[in-house]
Amino acid sequence: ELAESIKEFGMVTPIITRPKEDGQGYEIIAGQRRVRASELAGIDTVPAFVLPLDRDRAIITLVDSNIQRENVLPSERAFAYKMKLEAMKRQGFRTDLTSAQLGEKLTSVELLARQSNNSRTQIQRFIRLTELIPPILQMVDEDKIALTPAVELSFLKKDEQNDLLVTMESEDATPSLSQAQRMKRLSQQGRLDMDTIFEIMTEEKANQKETIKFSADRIKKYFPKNTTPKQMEDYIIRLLERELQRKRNRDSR
DNA sequence: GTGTGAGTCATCTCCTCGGA
DNA sequence: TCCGAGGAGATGACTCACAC
Repeated sequence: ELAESIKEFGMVTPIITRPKEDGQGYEIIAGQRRVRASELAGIDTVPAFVLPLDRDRAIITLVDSNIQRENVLPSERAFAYKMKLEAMKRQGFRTDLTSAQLGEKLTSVELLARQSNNSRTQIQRFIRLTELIPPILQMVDEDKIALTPAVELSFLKKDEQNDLLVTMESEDATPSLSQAQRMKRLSQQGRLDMDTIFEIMTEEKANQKETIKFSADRIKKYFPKNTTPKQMEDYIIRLLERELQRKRNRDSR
């Protein structure tokens, strides 16, 4: 599609390059897909800006270019934010100058947040994803695990994540936020092992618990007026326990 | 003491399910 | 079909620890 569009209208936005460090040709910083599409369209020259960017500036430009795409996977976003933040820190980014018009001083994360239309916290959450082992990160990309539980899982040690992966595969289940939070706490206390993971992952989730309901009309004749549903439930349980005890006594004779 | 990054917690929103 | 309840997940504010 891109190739067809370039064939018809030409390259609208110039690509961005920088001279290679060995002096042999140019390195594309932004526009790899457009260059590839031009090749497919049979175009052998494309408009380009050649900018004297150092390595960190090149990383920042590259990330900015990639993150503009639609449908960026969470893992791509995570590593992009991480790379860009590290490059900004290495550069000693002049946040005071960049934000001068706003009359405030921003940290690198805050500046990155402004530039990416995400909050500082969101940026940090995405970066946490880079601590996940690849198969679990892939599950985040595939929407099998939501971002928030995934962030909690990123605090597990690598071997704990591997144990969790085995359990997820064998039980065909993924952790909910509360399960992920519990595993994180246990991990921090050094109490998370394969058995605990299995126990947590195989427990019934609150919305999966079976409940028994019947109409109050059906049983209210057995109770005094003004008895609340809770009192009815408690009374029924007491009766059942008493009956069970009687049965045990009979059986033991 | 200050700046920065990381983690925690409370609140809000969205979604699903069951009942009317 | 609508509405309310409950749960899961997302989000922002706040707090704390650490480096300088």
